Amino acid sequence: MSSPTIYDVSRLSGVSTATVSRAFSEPDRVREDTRRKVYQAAAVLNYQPSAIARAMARQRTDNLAYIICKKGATILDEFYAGICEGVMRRANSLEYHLVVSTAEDWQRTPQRKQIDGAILAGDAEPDLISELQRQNVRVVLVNHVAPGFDLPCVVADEQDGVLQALTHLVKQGHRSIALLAGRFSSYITSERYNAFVSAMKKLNLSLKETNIAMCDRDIYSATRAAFTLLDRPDRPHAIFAFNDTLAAGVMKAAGRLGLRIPEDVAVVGYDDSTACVLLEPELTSVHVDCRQMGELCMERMTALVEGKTDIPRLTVVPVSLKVRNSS
Amino acid sequence: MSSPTIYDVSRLSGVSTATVSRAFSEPDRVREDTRRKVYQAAAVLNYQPSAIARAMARQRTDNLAYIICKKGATILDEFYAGICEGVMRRANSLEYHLVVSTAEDWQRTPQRKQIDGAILAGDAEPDLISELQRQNVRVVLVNHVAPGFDLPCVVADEQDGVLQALTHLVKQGHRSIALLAGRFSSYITSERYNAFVSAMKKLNLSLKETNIAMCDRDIYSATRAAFTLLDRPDRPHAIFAFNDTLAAGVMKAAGRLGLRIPEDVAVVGYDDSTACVLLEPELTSVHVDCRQMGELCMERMTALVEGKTDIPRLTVVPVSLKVRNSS
DNA sequence: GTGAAAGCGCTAACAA
DNA sequence: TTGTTAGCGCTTTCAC
Repeated sequence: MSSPTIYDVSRLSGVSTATVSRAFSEPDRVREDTRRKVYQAAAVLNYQPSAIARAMARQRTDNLAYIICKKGATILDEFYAGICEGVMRRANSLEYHLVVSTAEDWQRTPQRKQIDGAILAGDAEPDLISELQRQNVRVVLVNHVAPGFDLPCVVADEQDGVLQALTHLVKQGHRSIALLAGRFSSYITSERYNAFVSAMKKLNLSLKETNIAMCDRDIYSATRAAFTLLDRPDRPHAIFAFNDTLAAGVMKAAGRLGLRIPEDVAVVGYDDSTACVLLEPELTSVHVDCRQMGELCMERMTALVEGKTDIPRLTVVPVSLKVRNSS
Repeated sequence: MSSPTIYDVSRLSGVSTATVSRAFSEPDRVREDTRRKVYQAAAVLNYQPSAIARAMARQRTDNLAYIICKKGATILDEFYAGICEGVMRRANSLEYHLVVSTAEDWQRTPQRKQIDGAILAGDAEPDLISELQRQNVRVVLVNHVAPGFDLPCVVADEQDGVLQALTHLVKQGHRSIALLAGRFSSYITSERYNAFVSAMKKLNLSLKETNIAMCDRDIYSATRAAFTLLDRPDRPHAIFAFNDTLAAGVMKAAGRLGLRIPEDVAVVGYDDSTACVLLEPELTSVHVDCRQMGELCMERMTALVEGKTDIPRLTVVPVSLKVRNSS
């Protein structure tokens, strides 16, 4: 009841196993009629080459891993799922299989994995990276950069995203702009925060201490924080939130204070998640093409696998502001 | 520059390859001190067993696939991502690797895949199923049942979910309840629709033709459809939507018509997605524990792999209504 | 263009 | 408890 092998096909078609092998992996190297004989025999036997045996012989698995390096809550949140989708589509069209895992789970098993490369999403720990490198696995980082490692990294243009958001708010006549920052991965948090500070400077806006609030990543925490931002006479005219969930929290707080959006306070979010258009008013947000980020990861990965040497170390994906009714 | 093999460890530690193999896969079967010798040699050489060679010898890959059978738009939407997460966590803790793919991509490559089993999420086509079965791959279905196949299926209790939603609305005093149905997978669409009809009957509510609306899965289509439901003198007092996105559409339509929620019209959604608490008012929704569904899939899968025979054919996961401010 | 044969790195009888 | 050895199913030189 086990599957037919290359030997069965070889026997039935009357050619050697080498030829059968070639017929499947390098069709051009066998004569037309021989190839047909082989395919026919294969069809009769319902033969399909075994990927494991192939991997064994070629010392190459055609498997890649997408490892989510992110603690807490939902593993596959919308953003990482988007990147994953980009990676997966591109990987599949290049005949790779994609193994998905979390950093924790990945490190629990010491066994050498059947993969040629790994794409690490988020806060990749140095240990994981060097471990993978020791195993000869190519590594690409996304939404993170690892100082001290010479690896291809794919990130979104945080600087420009924040700048676009603030520029837009200024154009709408706002000068008193507040920040609602959340605790995300270290890279994103610091990157986005710095981007905010420098964008404010660039736009000649003064940044009041009281116009900066911190919160956790859930909406309740965001609502509370936004409340303290908005419940005062000198409240800001606009709030830039670190992501859309936090922005929704701002909208809630505003609603409870009887403030209209965008008339009394404008709100801008980040990520352009699916929630943006569900909210009322619909949320202005910085759109990040996470699918493209995933695809670019695969571009870098294939370059690595093919042994190319002039691979960009840092790839910055452009972002764009999606203006809606909240600003 | 290639990795050390079991032979290297065998030589350095002075024991046979068989013992090295045992030391790693059945530690109990080698004497304490022998084992230590082996581990030490392995550490020196930085040896890790090759998963491919192992798979080759054992005729078993320890890889499973999660295949998303769903056309269009986002592949990894929140619901399927949730199931995926459950599957992944459980799979990883059982030392399996999880390959994620879509049905289309999967079928594009004829090569026999390196997997022991596949979990098909959504509308699995009969072709795919029989193809996998021919390859000796165990199959489990989730959020779908395939008539004509004798396979373990894991689904949510659609009947009860809808019944709970309607019972709740009736308790709130509503008797004129409308349905906003979307076009989802064939299984979900028909299941949820039938559940609605039978729940209405059970609750002795009359189902007016004009109180049923159909729409696509995007919010704009939902808003339009909800508008026709609500923009008439005999408008329903409550609307049950097929999922949360559609429910958000209802909320938008109500807002434009100046109707208050829940005073003028109550709204209930389905899935209890993250959007529910972002909306204002927060959305009452039927909570489906998709992570648990994923974990149950893995339960069935391991039973299959272990050759158990008394595996439940259908597993129905209980659901619960999360009551919030929209009803 | 095709074939013979030596691996690829591990596991699992079977023997000791 | 440990060792010997024959595979697992394919690829890939190297001949012809």
